[in-house]
Amino acid sequence: MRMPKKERQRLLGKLLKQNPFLTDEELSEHFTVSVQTIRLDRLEHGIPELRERLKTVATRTMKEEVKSLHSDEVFGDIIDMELDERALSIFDVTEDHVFQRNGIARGHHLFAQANSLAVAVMNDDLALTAKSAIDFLKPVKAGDRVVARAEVKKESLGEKRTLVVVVSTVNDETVFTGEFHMYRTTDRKQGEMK
Amino acid sequence: MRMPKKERQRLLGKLLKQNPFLTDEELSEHFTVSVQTIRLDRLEHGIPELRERLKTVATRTMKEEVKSLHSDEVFGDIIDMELDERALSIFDVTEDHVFQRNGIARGHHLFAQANSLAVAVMNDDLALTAKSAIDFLKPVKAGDRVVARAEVKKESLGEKRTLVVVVSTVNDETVFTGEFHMYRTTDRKQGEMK
DNA sequence: CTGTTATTAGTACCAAGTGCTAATCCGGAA
DNA sequence: TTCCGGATTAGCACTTGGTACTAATAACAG
Repeated sequence: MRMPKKERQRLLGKLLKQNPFLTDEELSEHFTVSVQTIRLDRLEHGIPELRERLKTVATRTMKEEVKSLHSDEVFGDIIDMELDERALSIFDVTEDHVFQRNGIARGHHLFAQANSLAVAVMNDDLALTAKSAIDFLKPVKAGDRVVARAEVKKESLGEKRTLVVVVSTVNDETVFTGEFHMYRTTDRKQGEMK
Repeated sequence: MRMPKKERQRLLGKLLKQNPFLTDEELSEHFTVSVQTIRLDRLEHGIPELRERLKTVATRTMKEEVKSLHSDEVFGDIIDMELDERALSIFDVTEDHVFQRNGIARGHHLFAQANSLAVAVMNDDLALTAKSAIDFLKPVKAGDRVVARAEVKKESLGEKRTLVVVVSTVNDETVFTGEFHMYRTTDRKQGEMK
């Protein structure tokens, strides 16, 4: 016996997790056992066949593609918005957004939500963030629903600058605040928005 | 004839791009033609069979998964690091990171790179960002390589606070600066890191 | 030496195809 | 009308990567 059965099956599972593209035949060569043995191993461990494995991997892709398109363009879902006045978005924190070690959301996700909202609330096709000061007041955990409220301040900061203040809360507790100095470009001369 | 050949083939391509999981048989029902006709259509347009389509989609996933694991845990690749002293990371800006309308990188990506680096450079398992002030000095475009340099400042901000200053450049021009007030948790009493 | 477990072999069958040949259908030109 | 050609359909053999099942053999433990 080239290797104890248990060991082989453990490695088999690990191998297929890394690389789901291997056929039973390739696996049988890798472990120098017969194809039938591999089949029995898969059977015992409920590991599906190649084609099923590919199907689930491919499905995952298709889903994430849709998700990432949305969550990239505006990070967090905008619920309500009055241009140049105020806006509100929610962002559900999942396992993907937190540090594995302590389950606390990475700061840049909260920033991304607030920043996206600040960009969106500006009544300007090409608003950019110029400067920002932010505070992380309380740690946010997976499962939390973060509500961000952006308010456009009217006091002037100069010709093309606008101040947007964002306050993010979880269950009415403030977890994050940010001031965003937005730069309006408004050069609509060179073409309407697309 | 239920539909001109050309039209059907155009739709076929479009359909399969959206949903690569359809078999020839399902397609033949959808267009109310025979399976053979679908096969001929695929042949003429060089559209591979179901199993090949899934394989390529799945491949794409696996690649991106590797990428996103890295780029999420630490946004940008860390090139050099001296714990508690300084660190350096690079981040290549792609089409995915910019506003479609003007090709300028969204602020939160630059923030994410700097923030991740600030977290990483702290010699602490559980460092968190408490507060930050940042400046976006010059727009960053797709194709730019952003180099972020983080430096841990030694002056005390209080018991558990540390200041990290990050400067990001593109071709030696500063595009972003940020001050990060990091919170050290260091409660290693409750167990070693995993 | 015998029983049990592990492994291998072999067969029939399936899904979703490819590749090829042959038969039909259908519309327009001679 | 009749004939031609492209489009469509049918049919068959073969391929991959399996499942499901049975049977034989090997390996080892008591």
